[in-house]
Amino acid sequence: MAGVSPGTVDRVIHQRNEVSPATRTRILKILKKTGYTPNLIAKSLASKKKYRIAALLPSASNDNPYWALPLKGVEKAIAEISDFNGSVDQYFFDLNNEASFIRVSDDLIKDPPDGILFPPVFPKSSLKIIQHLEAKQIPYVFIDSSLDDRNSLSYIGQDAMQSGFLAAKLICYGLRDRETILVINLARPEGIMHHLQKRQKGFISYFNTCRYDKKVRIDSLEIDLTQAGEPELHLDEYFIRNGEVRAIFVTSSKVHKIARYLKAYGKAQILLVGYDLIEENKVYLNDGTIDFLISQQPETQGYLGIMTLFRHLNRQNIPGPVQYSPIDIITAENINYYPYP
Amino acid sequence: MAGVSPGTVDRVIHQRNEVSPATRTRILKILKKTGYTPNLIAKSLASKKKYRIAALLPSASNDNPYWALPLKGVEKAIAEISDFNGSVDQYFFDLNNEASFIRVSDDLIKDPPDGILFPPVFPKSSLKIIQHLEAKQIPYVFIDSSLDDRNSLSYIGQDAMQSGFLAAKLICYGLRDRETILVINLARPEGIMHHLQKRQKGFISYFNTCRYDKKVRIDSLEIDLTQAGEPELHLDEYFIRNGEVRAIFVTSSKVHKIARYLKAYGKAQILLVGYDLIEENKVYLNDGTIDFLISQQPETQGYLGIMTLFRHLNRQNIPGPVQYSPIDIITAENINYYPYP
DNA sequence: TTAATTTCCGTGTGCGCACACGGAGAGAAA
DNA sequence: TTTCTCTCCGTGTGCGCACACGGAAATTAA
Repeated sequence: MAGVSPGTVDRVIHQRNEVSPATRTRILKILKKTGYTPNLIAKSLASKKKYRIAALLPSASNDNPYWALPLKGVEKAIAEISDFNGSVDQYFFDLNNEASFIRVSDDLIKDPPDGILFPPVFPKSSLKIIQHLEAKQIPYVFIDSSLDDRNSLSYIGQDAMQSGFLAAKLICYGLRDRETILVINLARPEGIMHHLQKRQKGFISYFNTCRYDKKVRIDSLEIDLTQAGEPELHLDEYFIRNGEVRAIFVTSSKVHKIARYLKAYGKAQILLVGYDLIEENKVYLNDGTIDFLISQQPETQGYLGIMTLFRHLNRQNIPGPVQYSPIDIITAENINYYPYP
Repeated sequence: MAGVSPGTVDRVIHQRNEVSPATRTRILKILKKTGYTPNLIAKSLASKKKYRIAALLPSASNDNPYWALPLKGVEKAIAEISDFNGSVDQYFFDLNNEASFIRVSDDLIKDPPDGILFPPVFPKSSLKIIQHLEAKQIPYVFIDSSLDDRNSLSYIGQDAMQSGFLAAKLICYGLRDRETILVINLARPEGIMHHLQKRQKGFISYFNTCRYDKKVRIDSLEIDLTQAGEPELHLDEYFIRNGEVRAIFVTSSKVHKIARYLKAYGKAQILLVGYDLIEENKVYLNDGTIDFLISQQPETQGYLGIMTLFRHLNRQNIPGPVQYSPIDIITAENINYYPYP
């Protein structure tokens, strides 16, 4: 159509600058008009480029089963890109042990991949890797939480503030006038708390908007679950000192620890809202102890993380620097239809 | 390795019986020993087998913009399978005109595709096509609604009963004692109402479960929007005759028609729950007139419908005869994160 | 003016497979 | 013996793309 050979068109497509501006624009115009899209099949057949992506994730322990979910999505992506000369190396670290993160990430840097997906749960150590990566021009994608002012290819995760905001809406919707809400932070002593703090901040901010039309009291509690006897100690003390509580908001997936307490002590009628669709929480959602779970499609996050990197390496368009996951509202009535598909 | 040409090996692999038993077994043995697996990429590049799928959908009119959403998913699937020798012919009919469905489906049968995706909104006429399809062994997938006792390859859509059940939970959760709920059915005079009836049935059934602990009154209203002056006529009459209403449940995506009325007549404080994330509804969700929308990822439905057929044609595993979509709960606080991705 | 570059472009090959065509050899029919 | 048919097999081409090579024309250097 442009009166040139396939080779020239190829040069335009791959931006190898050996084409005169005139023919280049002519070809580009035709490409646009005809809506040309490369045949990925033939592309990967002909190409001998093999892209290696690294996934650096917390291992899913009994202590924190959540991370099994993003891993599922990563594995789905692996199955999909392996036909297209793509591969994924998996690295795991201990979420309660920054040293393990450093060790594993050092390993990773020794054999640099073409791209890397990881949650910057340890900001300091993460910044160190990022320096290496940026020096070597290796693209990286954040999952779960983000680091501001960093040139990540993309961040894939939830809008933490807004999820807290939504939690407040759900609780207030079922509230009467002059009742008490308790916010519980199940913090680890060290590590990134930024994410959970954002959730709490979003929660509190709801009560400063016009959507809120009732009078409430909001208490808050910080409980370190690594201490013996927790969360019973703190909760017992709180309930003794204070009056009736109508609703509890837990800022993390460990809400099942609170649910267990409430059920054991006959306080299951208290509204309970927490995070994430892990097995422990499902049980308490189904028996009514937990009323709402906020979920964020972790499988899709893992999947999209790998796919975003792979598409970028293959010079395909990627969605943008921020890919917010949905803030799914899960109840006993719709839990059977998640995750999907 | 077997001392024969690639062509002969090819004949063995494809079981074209033009090979002597001796060399055949020799080749088979080598194939097994070396663990040969065909390169799927090269396979589909070289293959000239083209699978043609038909998508028979209601056209998205001003009257019913919902069907633009599944269409988006279909188009995404088209982009994906077009690299693998797959194509999709799109056929559209008028949701308010069974004759148009018959006309278009007759057209379709004249040039039979290798598989077909359609919503059986007109049961009688659908059965007729199905007879043709089954006679010709053409697989078909139901989307949106289903027909019982039919050998569809798969049904992709929501559990309608359960979605109504969930709507009841959401409404009751915000309800006080001794209040009134109004259920509105915006039925077309003819056509399939089965789906909407299931939603209503699920809604009602909630009040027979132990989860319901308040006393309510439930009224219901059938309004035919094709009649002049509706829904004002019926609603005016209802509100004059009856006392305070606390919540309204609309069983379809036309909930925005009710929202418009409520807002215009100063009744926006009434809890309003309806279906589907169409533009008209988004407006009223954002301004607070609608409190909850129940959504069903229609884009994903369209996408999965095509992909299910395509995978089946390519002898890949498909999920099963029923693929329930999630029952998404959408509020003003999380609407910005749907659809995803 | 001639030689040396540089710019721009056409051609050819191969990725792993599917499939058409045709040919050698063996056996059957004339 | 000659001709025909049938079995079994090799060869060639193309799918859509990436990429190397080299060549003609335009430009610069000598």
